[in-house]
Amino acid sequence: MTINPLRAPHANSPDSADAEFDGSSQAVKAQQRLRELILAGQLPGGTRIAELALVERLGMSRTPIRAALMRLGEEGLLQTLPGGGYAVRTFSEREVSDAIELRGTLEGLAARLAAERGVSPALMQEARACLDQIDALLQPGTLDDDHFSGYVRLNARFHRLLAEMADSALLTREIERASGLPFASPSGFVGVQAHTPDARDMLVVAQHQHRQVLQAIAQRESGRAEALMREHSRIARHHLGLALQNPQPLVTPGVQLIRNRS
Amino acid sequence: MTINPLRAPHANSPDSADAEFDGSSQAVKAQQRLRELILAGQLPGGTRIAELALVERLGMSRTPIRAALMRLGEEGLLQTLPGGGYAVRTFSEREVSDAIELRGTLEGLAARLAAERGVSPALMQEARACLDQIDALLQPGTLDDDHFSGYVRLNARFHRLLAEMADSALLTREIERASGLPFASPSGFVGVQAHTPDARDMLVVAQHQHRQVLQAIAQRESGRAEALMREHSRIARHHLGLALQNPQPLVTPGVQLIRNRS
DNA sequence: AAATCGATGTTGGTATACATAAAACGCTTT
DNA sequence: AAAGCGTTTTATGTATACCAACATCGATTT
Repeated sequence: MTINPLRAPHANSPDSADAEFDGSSQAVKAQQRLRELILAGQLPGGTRIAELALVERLGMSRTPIRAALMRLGEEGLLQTLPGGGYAVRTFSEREVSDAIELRGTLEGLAARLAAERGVSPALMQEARACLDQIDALLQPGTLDDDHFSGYVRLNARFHRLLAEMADSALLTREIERASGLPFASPSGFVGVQAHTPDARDMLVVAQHQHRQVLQAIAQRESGRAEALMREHSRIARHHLGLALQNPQPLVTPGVQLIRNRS
Repeated sequence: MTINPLRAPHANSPDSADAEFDGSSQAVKAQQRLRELILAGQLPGGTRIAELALVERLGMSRTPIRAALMRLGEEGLLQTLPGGGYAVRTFSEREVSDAIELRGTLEGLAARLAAERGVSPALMQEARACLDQIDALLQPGTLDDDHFSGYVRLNARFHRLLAEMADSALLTREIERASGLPFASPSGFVGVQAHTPDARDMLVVAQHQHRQVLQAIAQRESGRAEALMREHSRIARHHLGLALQNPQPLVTPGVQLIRNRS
């Protein structure tokens, strides 16, 4: 019955200004913060990641950092070095293109399965409501940055709902995985042309495809639903091309990880 | 259950060479052995995995075991429990079916990309040679167990070559991932009807599809190549149905993880 | 019998130590 | 100066001990 001595519940890290409070475990925190560091452009592509450096930087012990590194390795943001350890990964243009194609294929599969199996009215209604909100955003004709970030949020939400429609936890996980690389995600490059005259038009096109997919699923047209989702993903590839042509600022997190073809 | 410690408390010297060939780190060894334990039917589905039990059973410390558990969790063989820890996962029939469908879709994508991008003559030749070997196996008309295991090996090899043809490390990795669940793998259920009169016929059908896919890729018929690979995966689903109808012995590793619908 | 309370065990995390392999460094040689 | 070569240093992988939070289970109490 050793009553624990006066050990404070949390005695370490009195210095670091962790303004962020998160209810998750240390490993998850490390994973999130590390991902942010990478995508924000700290830790440029190719740099080796030393555990001990992160111990200082993140203010936690090696154990959760190790777990985070392992997860980020499987996630694809880090590559394991032959001699052990990890380095920030870089991506060729084709790898990014392939990642988008992969996501499109998986989302196409989800749409097809949803059409074949049918979707609960509640879920379908939720998706329609989501699209209505996007319509509202696109309405005014003018798009400020708030509208764009709103679109990004709603777009991600719609894609998530679509993945759920297949009612397959396996497929949902895999789609999330494929969308993990930031530039492969459905909203990865929408900010690319935020300030061009065509900015709104592309979103209108995408939204049209959203509507059509939902209609195809509702009418149980599985082949059409699949084809539409695949085609839909090519918008991201179009944006990728634009982003790589114009040497513009980092409107998209993680673009600096794409190495120039040379 | 009683666990007997077979080993001296600590024999970490690498010289002893425990008859097991271990080219890798402790964590990888733990992962492999744990996977074998699960697929072999020790550790039935649903049982919670205690780290300390594995410490005794595998003869290593908690650190590599935790890494192995994490990896197997991402691999899908273990599920994380809400309160922490892991349990051996079980799969519904539909989950297995979805996993096969997913693999077929990914392999279809690989075949399509291979057809669109073209394949190096060397790789194509290697694949043809692989199919020739399968043909030779199927020749005699009689199939003993040796022939079957040979088929499994060659079949896995062909599917691996096919994944490589897309020349996309990302896609190759994802296909391997999807084939990780043993019953989702290309050769998962071929042993199901090893001792039925139709045993050989199904392999002949599969082999025909192999040939056609290779031809489609060589002729740059991407749509056909994709459709063929998708259809090819349905053989596995057919076998799954057979395996679940007949209450036969465990010809396939991991079948006991599929829970009866009820 | 139901609810409360405490004993027990497990996990996630911290800290520390150490062995090995790789990398960096300095020194020597050609 | 370039190329070796050996040594030092560093970092990872692993082992081990410990702690706190949490869940489970059983016993006690009401």
